[in-house]
Amino acid sequence: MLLAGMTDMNVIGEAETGEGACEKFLTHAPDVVVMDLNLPGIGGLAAIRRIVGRDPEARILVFSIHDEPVYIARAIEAGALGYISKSCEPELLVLAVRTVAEGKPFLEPALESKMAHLNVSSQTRLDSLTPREFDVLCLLARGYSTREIAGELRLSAKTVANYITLIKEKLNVGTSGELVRLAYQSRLIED
Amino acid sequence: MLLAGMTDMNVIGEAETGEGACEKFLTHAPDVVVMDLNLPGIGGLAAIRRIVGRDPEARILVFSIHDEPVYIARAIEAGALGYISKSCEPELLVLAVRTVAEGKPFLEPALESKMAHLNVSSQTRLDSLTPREFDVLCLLARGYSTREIAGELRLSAKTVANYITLIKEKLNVGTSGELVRLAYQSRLIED
DNA sequence: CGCCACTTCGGGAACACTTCCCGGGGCACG
DNA sequence: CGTGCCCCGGGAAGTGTTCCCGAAGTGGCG
Repeated sequence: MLLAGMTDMNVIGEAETGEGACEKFLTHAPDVVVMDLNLPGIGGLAAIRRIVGRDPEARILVFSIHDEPVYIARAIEAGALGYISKSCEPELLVLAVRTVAEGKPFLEPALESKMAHLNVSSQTRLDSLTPREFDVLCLLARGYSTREIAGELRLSAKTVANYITLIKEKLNVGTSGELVRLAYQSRLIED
Repeated sequence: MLLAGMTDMNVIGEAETGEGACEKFLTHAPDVVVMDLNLPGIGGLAAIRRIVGRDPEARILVFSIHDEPVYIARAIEAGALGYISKSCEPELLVLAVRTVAEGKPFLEPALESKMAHLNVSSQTRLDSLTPREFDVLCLLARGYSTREIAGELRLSAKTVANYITLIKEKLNVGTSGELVRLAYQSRLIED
C-alpha cells in the first residue's frame, strides 16, 4: 500500500515464489524489484541470482525481516543493490526504493553499523561455502529434509545430499545436527 | 577451593564422568554430592538417576551453568535435592551445600522465580518425553551422532536410533534438524 | 584464445542409518 | 497379579549418505 501510494511509480505485480518473481521480472522488466528473502524457503537469494543472471542491470532492493550481516552479505553478493529490514521506518523504505530505482546502492543505516563490526569469527567459516551450498545450509538449518530442500530449490535429492556432504566437510562437522547448531550460532536463524 | 575451605566438611573426591561419580559415591558414601550436569555430555542427569537408584537417600546438589527451567525440572525429577547455577554468589553455594547436606531441598532464589513463570508452551511438548528420551535429545541437540550418543550413554546404537524415532514422533517432527531447532527454542542449549 | 580452477548438477555403488515390528525384563499402581 | 509404561536391543526392509565420477558453464589469466 505504501509503495502503491508513490505516484511516480507503478506496482507491476507480486510473486509468491522465487520462480514467480523471476518470470514476472522477465515479462514486465520493472525498474526496481522489492524482494523478500524468505518467501519460498531461501528462494529469495536464489531468485536474486537468477534475475541478475538474466539482467545484470536489474535493480533489486531486499526487504527482509532478517537483519543479520550474513544475509546482507549474501544478498549483495547475489547482486542486490539495496537492503533494508522490515522493521524500518516507512519513509526509509520509500527512500530506499527511489535510491535503488536510480541504480544506486542503498543500505539501511542501522544495518550499516551492524556490518561494520560483524562477528568475523563465526562468519569466516560460512564464507567458504559457495552460494548454492549456502542456500542448502539455510534450508537444512530450518529443519528441512534432504528431499524437501530438493523440492524447494528444484534440485535432485541426490545433488542436495552431495551438497550436504560437502558442507559438512567444509565446516568440519560430522552430523546434520551440528550444522543446525552452527547455523544458530551464526545467527542464520531467528528465535 | 571454596568447598575445601569449609572446615566442617571433607572433600572426598571428584569425578569426570557420570560413571565415575556413581562409583565414587558408592565407595565413599558422601553426605552430599555436588553434581555438574554437563561434564560427560548429559551424563550428569543420568548419573543422578543412577545414584538415587542405588541410594534414595542420596543428597545431591546440582551446580550447573544451565539455568533453564527445563533442566531444573529434569534434575529434580531425577532426584536432586538442590539446584544452583554457577553464576551465583559463593556464599550461596556454601549455604546450598549445607542445606542439602541436611537433607533439605534448596533452589537458588533467582531460579525459583524463573520456574514460576516458565514458558509452558515450549515445555509442554518436551514433557511428554521419558527421562531417557530426554537424555538422548539433549545429546542429539548438541550435534552428537547416533553412535556418539550410544557411547556416551552406554547404550546400543540400535537403541538410540529407536529412541530418536520415538522422540521425533512425540515431538511431531520429521528430521533430526528440526529436533535441534526445537531444542534451541526450548532453551535446552545455550548460545 | 586456450588453459585452469571452481561451481553447479546428478548418476552409480557401497555403505550407514532409520524405521517398523517384535520380545523380554523391570517397576509401579490398582 | 494383571496391566501399563519404561528401558533395552534384535531383525528386516527401507531410506539416506558417502565417495567417486563426469559434464556443462563461468571467470580469471598469460
